[in-house]
Amino acid sequence: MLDDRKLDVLRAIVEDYVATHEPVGSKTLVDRHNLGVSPATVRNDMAALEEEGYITQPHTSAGRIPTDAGYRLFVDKLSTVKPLTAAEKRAISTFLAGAVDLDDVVRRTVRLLAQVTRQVAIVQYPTLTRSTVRHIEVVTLSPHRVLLVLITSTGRIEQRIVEASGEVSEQLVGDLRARLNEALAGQRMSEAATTLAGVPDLFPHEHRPLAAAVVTTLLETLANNGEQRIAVGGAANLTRYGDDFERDVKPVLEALEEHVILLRLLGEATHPQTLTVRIGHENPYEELSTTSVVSTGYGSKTESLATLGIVGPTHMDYPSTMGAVRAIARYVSQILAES
Amino acid sequence: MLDDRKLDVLRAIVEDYVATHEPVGSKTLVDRHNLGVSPATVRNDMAALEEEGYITQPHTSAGRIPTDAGYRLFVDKLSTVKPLTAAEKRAISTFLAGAVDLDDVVRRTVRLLAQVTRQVAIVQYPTLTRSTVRHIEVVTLSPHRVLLVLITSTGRIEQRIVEASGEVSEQLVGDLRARLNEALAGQRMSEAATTLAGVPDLFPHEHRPLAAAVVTTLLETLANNGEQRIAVGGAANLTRYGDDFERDVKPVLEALEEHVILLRLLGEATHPQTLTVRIGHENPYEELSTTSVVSTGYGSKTESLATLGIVGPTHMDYPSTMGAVRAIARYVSQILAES
DNA sequence: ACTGGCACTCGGTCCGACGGAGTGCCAGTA
DNA sequence: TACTGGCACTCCGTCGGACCGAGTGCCAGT
Repeated sequence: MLDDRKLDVLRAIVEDYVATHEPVGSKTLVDRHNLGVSPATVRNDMAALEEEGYITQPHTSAGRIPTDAGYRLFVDKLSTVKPLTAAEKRAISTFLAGAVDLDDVVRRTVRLLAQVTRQVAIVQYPTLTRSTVRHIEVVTLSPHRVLLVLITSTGRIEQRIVEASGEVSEQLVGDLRARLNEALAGQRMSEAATTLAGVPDLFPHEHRPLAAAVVTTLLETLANNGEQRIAVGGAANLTRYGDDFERDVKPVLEALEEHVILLRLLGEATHPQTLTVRIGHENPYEELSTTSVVSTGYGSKTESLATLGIVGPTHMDYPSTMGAVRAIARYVSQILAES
Repeated sequence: MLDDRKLDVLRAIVEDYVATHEPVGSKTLVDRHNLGVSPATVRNDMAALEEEGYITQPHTSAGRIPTDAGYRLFVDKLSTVKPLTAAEKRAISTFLAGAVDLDDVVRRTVRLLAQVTRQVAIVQYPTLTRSTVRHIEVVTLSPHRVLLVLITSTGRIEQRIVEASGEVSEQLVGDLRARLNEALAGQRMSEAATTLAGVPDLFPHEHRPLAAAVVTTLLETLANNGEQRIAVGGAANLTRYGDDFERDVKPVLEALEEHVILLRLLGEATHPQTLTVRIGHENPYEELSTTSVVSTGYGSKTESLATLGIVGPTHMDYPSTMGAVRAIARYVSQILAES
């Protein structure tokens, strides 16, 4: 049904439309790409492509623009991911290397992604679940208050304050610190939750209440893994959408502020090293049906820590964007592995 | 030169224009507000106000709109801050009370501010300088690596990794922890910097290098107070600007991503309990000359910890916005004082 | 000091004409 | 059979003219 030339025509249409943002007609197409046939022939091919649902006309007597299905075919079959230039790679590498801590890595990554792709960048903070407990610190704040600090293998820090019913001795705090670390250090978050249950029993009666309170808080913290954080940047790049702000841009901007939505959006693309591209209506949110999402996991080779990606108009330059997202994910993984 | 009625007219013009976003003419004005005089009289007053530079006409034979100077006069002399309703206060109070840690307080505050004012909200994280050291934790990560965690009285946590040249013993780490806390606990950030200088001398020769490295890192962290963080939210509220996204909205959106700019913008409004309003060209940044910034410090009564505020179009509802900003700053101060 | 009236300006909108880009189809050709 | 050239047709975007209405400034009158 679709011979090679028709696919060539589709590819040309996508590339032209992405470059100009204007419906592309048969003549322009023949002029710009050397297809070796006449406009009339191209028109026949276009009619076939439209029949199959890959392109459409905004109005009669206008050129064609790709449909979501057209972009999908283009991404799957007609394009190859475009690697970054050496200069870009160098810039990324040095910029990321300057980060001082985990937060800084994430902030820099967002900035970088937004800048390189010229789209809106989204980076999820490394998840707790898959990381391990590196250290638990217990600090006395006041006679009746204790601060818990949980440090993970990814360098993430969680803090919680625990109110004690009775007076808290330094010795008890030291004891708590020792036992908690003994029980948990090196464990995965998920395992840690079960191990924790038995800890209060190790303490003499009079200290059980505090131990129990501490354990409860830690469990909450671990479960509160749900509080996955996200950083967004480059919203100014939303320009390229339409000219009607209220109709075209605002819903997207609103969706971007709903981090819960973004988490679900990214959360479904967890395979590390695999690029996920969701085009237009393939997105599970109506507000984002005019956008495409390119995302990938990052982290160690075997399991990803979290996800990052970009949101842009469906008429984006997929090969370049995919290349940038993939490259940056790799660099971030590398930086994280080192620290 | 400007009698009471002229000021009434100015007030009416500002209120009307803020409500409708359309140039307001003499007839409409008389209809909507009962000024007790005829349109013709109002026209004379308007001519005088225009002469003085408080209002202007977009085109001949169009109504008048306020100039920056007009808004300034309105804010200074013609309006009173509008307090929130009881329901709003209650909502704020309960929403903020649900915060689990400092980061959460800031995130919730941004959301709240954006929602209540329907503008873009900006909240600066509490500054280090004015807070005190609560605890310093030293953790061994690997034989050659040590993690420093600095906990401040405002609940903020800073972390840094220190590379050691030689092997690090547990005893040494304990020693470091003890001495650092002894030297610094309860001190202000600014004092802490000077106190730190003498610490390495307390250690035997073989341990000096590590101690020195740790101290250096801590000093950097304290100085790195410059890395003041900021949270921004409610960008979708940028709608109300103009209809030309590229010209009207984009520069503002870009400025909002430059946290350095925002920091300077807020940084100049440090007096707690005092509202600062910067209108249009009064802002030190060309990109923000179509916007007004309403900000105030928050924190303890005598000295502020940081600043929060909103950015909106110059034609905003100043009385309500100012009321909301002031109220939220107070509630946040209260929450922070409790924890 | 205020008001009513009047001539004037000017932006926004509606309408019809027109040009251009693009299409579909068909008959012709290799 | 597969491609091409040509032709009639559609339809969007733009441009210019006419018109309406909102608003103004000014002036004479109360």
